[in-house]
Amino acid sequence: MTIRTRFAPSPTGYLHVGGARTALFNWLFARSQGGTFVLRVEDTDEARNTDAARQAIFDGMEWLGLDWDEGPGIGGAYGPYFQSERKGIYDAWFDKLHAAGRLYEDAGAWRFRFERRPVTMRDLVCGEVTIDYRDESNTPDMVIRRSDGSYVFHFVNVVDDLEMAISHVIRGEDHLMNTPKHLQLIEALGGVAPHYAHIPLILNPDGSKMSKRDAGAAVGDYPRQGFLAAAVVNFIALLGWSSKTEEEIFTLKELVARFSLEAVNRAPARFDLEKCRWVNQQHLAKLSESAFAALAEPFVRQAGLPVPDHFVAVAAAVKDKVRLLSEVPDAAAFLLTEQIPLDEAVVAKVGGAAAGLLEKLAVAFEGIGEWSGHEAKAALHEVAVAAGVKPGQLMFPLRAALSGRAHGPDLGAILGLLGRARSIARLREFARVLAHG
RNA sequence: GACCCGUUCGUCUAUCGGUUAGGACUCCAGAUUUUCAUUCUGGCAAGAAGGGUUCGACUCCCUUACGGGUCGCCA
Repeated sequence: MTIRTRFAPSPTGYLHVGGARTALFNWLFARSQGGTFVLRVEDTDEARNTDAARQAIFDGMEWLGLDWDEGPGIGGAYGPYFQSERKGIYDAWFDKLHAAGRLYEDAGAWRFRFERRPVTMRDLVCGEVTIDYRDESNTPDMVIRRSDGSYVFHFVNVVDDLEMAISHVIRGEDHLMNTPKHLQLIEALGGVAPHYAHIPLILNPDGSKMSKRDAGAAVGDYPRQGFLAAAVVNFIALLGWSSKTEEEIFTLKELVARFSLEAVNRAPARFDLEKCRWVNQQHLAKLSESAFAALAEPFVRQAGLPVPDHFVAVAAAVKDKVRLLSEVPDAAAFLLTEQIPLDEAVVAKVGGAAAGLLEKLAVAFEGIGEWSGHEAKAALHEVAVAAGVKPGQLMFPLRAALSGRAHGPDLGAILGLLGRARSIARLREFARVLAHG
């Protein structure tokens, strides 16, 4: 059997995480089964479609790394892949239904007459589900063609899945109740129904339905917030699916190797941005220093900071301190600019008594033969011993003097990157600030 | 309201009748002869409730509660 899945978004808004995960699961299933992944744009609602939304979908898919084998920009044997260009196909199928006597006109629109009997579907995730179509009040005959002549979702969706030989429809659980309708339509059309898998919805942290405006909802926001595509893909895969092992950090390739519909959950999952950040950090950690630097550079530039020749070393120093790429500018600013803001709380914590020690340290730094972070730390050690204090007592003031803050990279790395002249200058400036209050 | 799906630590989850119910995020406490958002160790924390079935139930069945979904000339 040839596996063919599809992602069929409508271009009426940005790509949101729910849609992205639906796309991901379809993509993963196709890739893991050696099948074909189709992208089809369901743009039948002219009033709500926008070019920007269509582009956002393409951009989002591309960013996530979900490439399609057939669809816009690629083509394929089952096109066109925009529903707005398939009217002739729909007309033909409509005529067939009409000839079969399954349609009737209602106020200018055309309705499909359901067979009034129980309809059972076998869902790959939800199992067997039966809806009783004898209850007409709950299942009114549906409009498939509007009075303006355009076709509605149920009809075009079903026709296209048939026309495009889709074997597996993986979609959100909000479509579960639509499936019996589609099954009836397919039967009337004389087609063979695809397999269905309805995946649970993604909810907000408070359990409400996730929708636009909710934090984390728009895929397009992730890149500029400093997330890696690999991390976002990894995280949303974990919403409603698990590897059944204790591992949870996966690349797209690893997900393909492990994915199965059987392992998809039935209960909706809540979106936890905190864990998404952690997943991002895990993926950041796996990056090489140069790759990390290349990804961080745009953020640094956007923050108005200079990018020196030794930027890779600067980025490397803060690499394991950040969860998001967008945190790099703040974390590395003191290594990139001459003017460093002093955190008043840190100044207060260091206290004026340290000023003398810092001056001694500055003198010791001047006496170092060949400057290096290692040598500078050794000098610090000597100054501390000579003064009768523990090295640790001197390290915090030094860190404060060099970076203006309490937290940051290893002191040796900072000293090496800053160089002798700047290190000494900051030491003396900080000592002056301490002395004057 | 009717119909459908669901319910394990606060969150994401493992468990497919017999486990001290495991892991991860968050949080807390230690450790890494400075710090740390890194790393390591440890800790807090769960089977919605009530009935069955069974020698035995988180696991199977029923009821209730709660959550979500659907009932459009939106998709």
